[in-house]
Amino acid sequence: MSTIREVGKRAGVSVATVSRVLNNKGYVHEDTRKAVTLAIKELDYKPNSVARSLSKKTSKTIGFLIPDITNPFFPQLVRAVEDVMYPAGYTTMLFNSDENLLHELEYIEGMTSKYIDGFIIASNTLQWEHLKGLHVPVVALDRAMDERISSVTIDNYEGSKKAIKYMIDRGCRQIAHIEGPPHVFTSMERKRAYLDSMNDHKLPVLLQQGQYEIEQGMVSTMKILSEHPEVDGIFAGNDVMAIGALKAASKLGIKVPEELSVMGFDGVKWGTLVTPELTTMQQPIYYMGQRAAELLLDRIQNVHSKVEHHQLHAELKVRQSVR
Amino acid sequence: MSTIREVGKRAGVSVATVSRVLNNKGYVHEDTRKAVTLAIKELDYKPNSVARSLSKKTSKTIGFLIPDITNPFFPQLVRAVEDVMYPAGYTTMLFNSDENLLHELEYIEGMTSKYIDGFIIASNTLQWEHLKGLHVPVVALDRAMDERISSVTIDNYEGSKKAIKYMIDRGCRQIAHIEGPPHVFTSMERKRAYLDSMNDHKLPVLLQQGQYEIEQGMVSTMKILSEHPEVDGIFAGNDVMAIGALKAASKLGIKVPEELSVMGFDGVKWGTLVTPELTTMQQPIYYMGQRAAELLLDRIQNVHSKVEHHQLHAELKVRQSVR
DNA sequence: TTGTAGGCGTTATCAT
DNA sequence: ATGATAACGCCTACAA
Repeated sequence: MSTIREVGKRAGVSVATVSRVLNNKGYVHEDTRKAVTLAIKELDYKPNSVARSLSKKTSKTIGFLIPDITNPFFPQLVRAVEDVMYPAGYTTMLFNSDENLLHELEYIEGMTSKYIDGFIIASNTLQWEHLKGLHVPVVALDRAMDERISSVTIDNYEGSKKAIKYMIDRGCRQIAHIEGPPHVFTSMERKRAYLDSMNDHKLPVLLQQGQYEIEQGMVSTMKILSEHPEVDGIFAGNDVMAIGALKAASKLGIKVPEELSVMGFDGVKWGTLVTPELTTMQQPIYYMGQRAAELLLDRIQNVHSKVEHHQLHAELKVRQSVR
Repeated sequence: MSTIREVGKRAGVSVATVSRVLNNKGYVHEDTRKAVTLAIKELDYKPNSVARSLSKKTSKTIGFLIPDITNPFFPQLVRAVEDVMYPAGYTTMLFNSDENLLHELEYIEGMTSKYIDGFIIASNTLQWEHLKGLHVPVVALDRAMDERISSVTIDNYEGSKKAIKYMIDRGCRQIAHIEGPPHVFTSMERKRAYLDSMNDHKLPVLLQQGQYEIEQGMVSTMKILSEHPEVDGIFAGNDVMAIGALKAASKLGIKVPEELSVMGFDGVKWGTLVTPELTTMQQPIYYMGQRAAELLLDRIQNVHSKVEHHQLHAELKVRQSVR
């Protein structure tokens, strides 16, 4: 690896000049520029990012915190973020936190000492208090965090209400809800919508705790159906649990959608692979990641950019699991 | 952010001493150590990783190249790698290359200028020639690359032979194979096993090109079944395509496994969610990631560690899609 | 046991 | 238009 110094020597100029041509900054005579460019080519010189970072206090890197890449919702998000960040010259560091606050704080601290340029946070445990000390922009993804932190979310409440309304329209009268994990933003919103809907329509409430995982969807459904055979519809907290519900129904010999309707939320790809295909609320997952990345980029590059909150919408995807 | 210099001043010692206690290196009197530790606490000093990197030419970071996180095989791999790297003090940078050589080379170059400590490569385009110039260890994952590069693979050939033998044992006589992408290591091995098996058993060969994607699995299956209705078994290049095959059969009203057997390869989680559940060759996916990470760590930390090739085995998972 | 000082590779401020 | 040189924050001979 050659250094800027060697390039300078070879081109017969000082490091300052080389730096100037490297960064297109300040005046430099056309001839010298050519000489320097040539020397760079000849030596196959590549600027050292670390040295550059130390000097500029920036790393062209962003951190992306997610709960768990193994949950099928996140790969698309990750892909989207990388797809906008990389062409913009930024590399993104992924971190699976399992919603563990300590790990997240540790990670953020580590990244800070690397002069990271910003964060996208799609996990739910971090709050404004933990982040306010940071001197870099943050955008919350798939959750609202605080007025002062940019966010990209979908309207989970509205989406859930639509989903449930559809179930009711299709004749469901005993709708149970499998909740997502307790302190997760999307989970709370969806539950709230369920409760309000049941209340509005004077329908009975039947809640079952879940975990955004297939097994939980199965277990919860088993429990619901054995204890409340009258249930004719399940509004699952997300697609993964809905798929678990389908699985459970099939194991119990209960026909979906004839005897039981199942509604998911998310619109992950796998929803079309199960039988029957999952009726669900489709989120613009990739687009959410894209927007979050663009927002962050703007906050990083444009001093005047301000906090923004983007609220997107989920769309009913009628397939086969609701009668 | 305070610096080592400020800590030194506060503790009444030089930066060298602070550095010594920071790194537990060299002699330092117990009292001074205490004083320094106190100063560190008081100032809430955190070492600056970038400065450290510049000085030590190491970044405690590794790069992980995969084709596409959106393929359900990779999230588990990524998770496994991170799960061993992070506790060891290394952060991992993910890169989705879509098997694009130029992007991969560009990425590697960028990472090199960041003093990256090593790479795990799970994509198929990079070859020894591209990597031999690197001064950091590399391990190939899910593919063999070269004798000189450590690797963690499973025996795709043996596994595929097992899979096909099982299909034949179960009575299949007209087995088609949906190939994975042309230049992908796993894909070539599986195809080779298919061809050899057909030859060994004097059975007819029927190949169809595919792409490791659901849609391709569907399309290829449609094509196979319409042109060769006599086919009674499909050995798909991977699970994702096998799921596509299931989907296609269902659309065509062909019963699996009664009229058509479908065999996958990989053992991704979603194989149990489709109906019928997918019979497949289960790879120890998480373990592969783990081993690769451990191998790399060893190469990084232990000067004497040598190139190693780990060959693991896939296991037949009998479920419902083969009669 | 501790301190001084040079080096890691770039950027950026002053002079010239 | 170009060159010296001091940062950036840390590590590590080498001296003391």
